Amino acid sequence: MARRPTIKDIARRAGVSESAVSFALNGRPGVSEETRARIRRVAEELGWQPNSAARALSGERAGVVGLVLARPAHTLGVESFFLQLVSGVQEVLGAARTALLFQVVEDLDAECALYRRWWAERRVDGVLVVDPRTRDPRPGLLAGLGLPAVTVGEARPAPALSSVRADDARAMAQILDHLHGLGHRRIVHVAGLPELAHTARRIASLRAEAQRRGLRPQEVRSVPTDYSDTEGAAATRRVLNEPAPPTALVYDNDVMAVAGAGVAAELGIPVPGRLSLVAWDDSALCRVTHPRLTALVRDTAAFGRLAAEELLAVLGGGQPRVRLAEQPRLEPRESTAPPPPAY
Amino acid sequence: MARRPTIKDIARRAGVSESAVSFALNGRPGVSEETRARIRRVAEELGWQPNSAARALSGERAGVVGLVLARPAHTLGVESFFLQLVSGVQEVLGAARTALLFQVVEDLDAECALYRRWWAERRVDGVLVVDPRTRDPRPGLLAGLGLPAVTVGEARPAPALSSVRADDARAMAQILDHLHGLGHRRIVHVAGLPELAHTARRIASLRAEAQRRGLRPQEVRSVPTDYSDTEGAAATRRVLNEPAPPTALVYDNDVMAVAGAGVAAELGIPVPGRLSLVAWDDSALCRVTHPRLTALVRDTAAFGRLAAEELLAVLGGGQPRVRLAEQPRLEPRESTAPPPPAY
DNA sequence: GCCCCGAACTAAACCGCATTAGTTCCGGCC
DNA sequence: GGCCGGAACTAATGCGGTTTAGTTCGGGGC
Repeated sequence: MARRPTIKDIARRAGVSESAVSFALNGRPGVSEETRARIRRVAEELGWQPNSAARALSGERAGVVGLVLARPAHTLGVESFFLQLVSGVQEVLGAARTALLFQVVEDLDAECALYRRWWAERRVDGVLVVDPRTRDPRPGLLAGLGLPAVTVGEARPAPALSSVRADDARAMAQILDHLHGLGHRRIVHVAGLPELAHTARRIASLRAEAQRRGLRPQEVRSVPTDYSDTEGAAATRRVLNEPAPPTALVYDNDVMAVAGAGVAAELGIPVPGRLSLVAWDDSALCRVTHPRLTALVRDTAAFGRLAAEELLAVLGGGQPRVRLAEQPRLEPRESTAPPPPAY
Repeated sequence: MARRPTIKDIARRAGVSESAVSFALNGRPGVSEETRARIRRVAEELGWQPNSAARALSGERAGVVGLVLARPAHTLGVESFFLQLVSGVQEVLGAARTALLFQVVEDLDAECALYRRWWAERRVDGVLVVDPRTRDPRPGLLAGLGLPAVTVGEARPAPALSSVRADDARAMAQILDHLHGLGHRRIVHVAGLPELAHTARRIASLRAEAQRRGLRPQEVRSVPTDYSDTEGAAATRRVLNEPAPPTALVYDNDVMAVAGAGVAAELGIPVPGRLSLVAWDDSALCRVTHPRLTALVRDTAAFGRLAAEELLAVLGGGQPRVRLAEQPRLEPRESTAPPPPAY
């Protein structure tokens, strides 16, 4: 096991003091250019990297940001959203030599406890808060602790926090444009968890858009689920068995959309002949069903990059602000068509 | 922003020296039981948590382990395997107050570079190595650095490393038992990346099992893919268009299996009437298709727990060893049936 | 020729904890 | 009564950096 070189090794080898090494490698004044170059060369030779603990201890940043995912274990994994987001986050963090502490916990209480612990342990410089809720204890907690944070998907964060989010209202309007334009008048939105802020925004937007078009609440409405394939399928079955079933369904994620397509197949309802389907979020799933699903395509990795950039900006002392993600695009595929004339 | 309490604060408040506090809170001798209790109480009141950087700096563990996922960004996310694994890993790590540094990188070179950096920065105490390959530079590198590691999915790791893995050979035998028992004689295994060690094991096992049953290589064989829905679909289309197409297909992951089911539907080939499908790894996906897919069910979270336990054991000074995951179970659903009599 | 100043560098303190080397005090023993 | 030993505690050191407070030295100004 090789020994890790320290600045002491560099200092000895370059014939200078340890402080000179520190100055040289951090680009501060106090050493001549020749010395700086020499020290740099030696550090390079030795393959030196600053000990992250020592750095963190002497007041610098820890070089770590945290991301907690509070979800029951069994709902994990099928959705493409998270790994995409995380991969975008890391593109930006990696370039800034910042690591990502990632943790999956069972619920919101555990998440809050974890923030407290991370703060007390000085383990992270800041956190990305995902799945913001309508009444969310986290922004207040983080603001109180003074732990820098960026909420991902929140419209009105606590004043002290930055936020990045998508324009869900406009996206929903886009979907309604598409379906209404095709002639659909009875539309059900199979929504995700209603406590989540973005779900609430989508539901509100659906209602507003419907009203704007003179459609009544019994014709166009949202039904809540927990995002799982099971509840997505159950909700689909329920609304399709109503006396005047919808002619179009909008799903809040790809997994439920695929599950819904399965239910339609099982009930013998042709898609898009008698039923149109739209998925919010695209992924391989939407392209492997038959017919392929019309989907709202978002660049989730770009969203992650935006979030990471914003967090780094906050860590660098920037002012908190709200940034909007690039507008998603509706990709029409074979699962949407005009409703049957009979209706 | 509240100030984080340190042992100095505790010492002052409890009227003892800092060392007494350290002794008391770490359960070592040198303080009386009353004093220990008092110090514990004060620490509790103040909400003290050890500063992770200071701990790491004074020779203790950093309390962090790393996990690097080397995959091009676009192949991320649809598979359920990883988040499940990670959630299992964290159940165990969380209990041991150990954090997980998680990073997504583009390729193996970047992964190796990251291990070097983490090692030099003393950022992690150990790492979990996933996606082991047939000729893998990582175990050698890690052994050379002296960075404790557990490979997840490797049969014969470098002698210095621990490993947890599944018994792919027996699982494959199980699948062949099922299909052969139903009467299938022409079977294609749509495999994942051939460089991955577990893919190689599955391919070898398929060949061995076929031979044992007197089936020829042109009847029972593996075709490689990159795990994506695209290649899974392409491979399916290719083999189904052959003069003597297989009557059963075994897919190395759930995403490809669902994509394959889509291709069969598109080609008008009834499942399971003329074609049986098996997915390696179960997930919501396998239950939303029609028919639902027969799948090899593994407890991936348990696999993650096993890996984390083993890594903690290694960090605690345990001997390197190889541990087998619980045997997976084949869950027959509607996608497998006897082949058509004509064949 | 002396003084002052800034550039270039070194010494030392500090971050928060673990740990080793003392120190104090008390009781038991001869 | 003096000595020894152990329990209970304190002081001091180190981990590997950053940073502040010196120190040295050479050159320019008067």
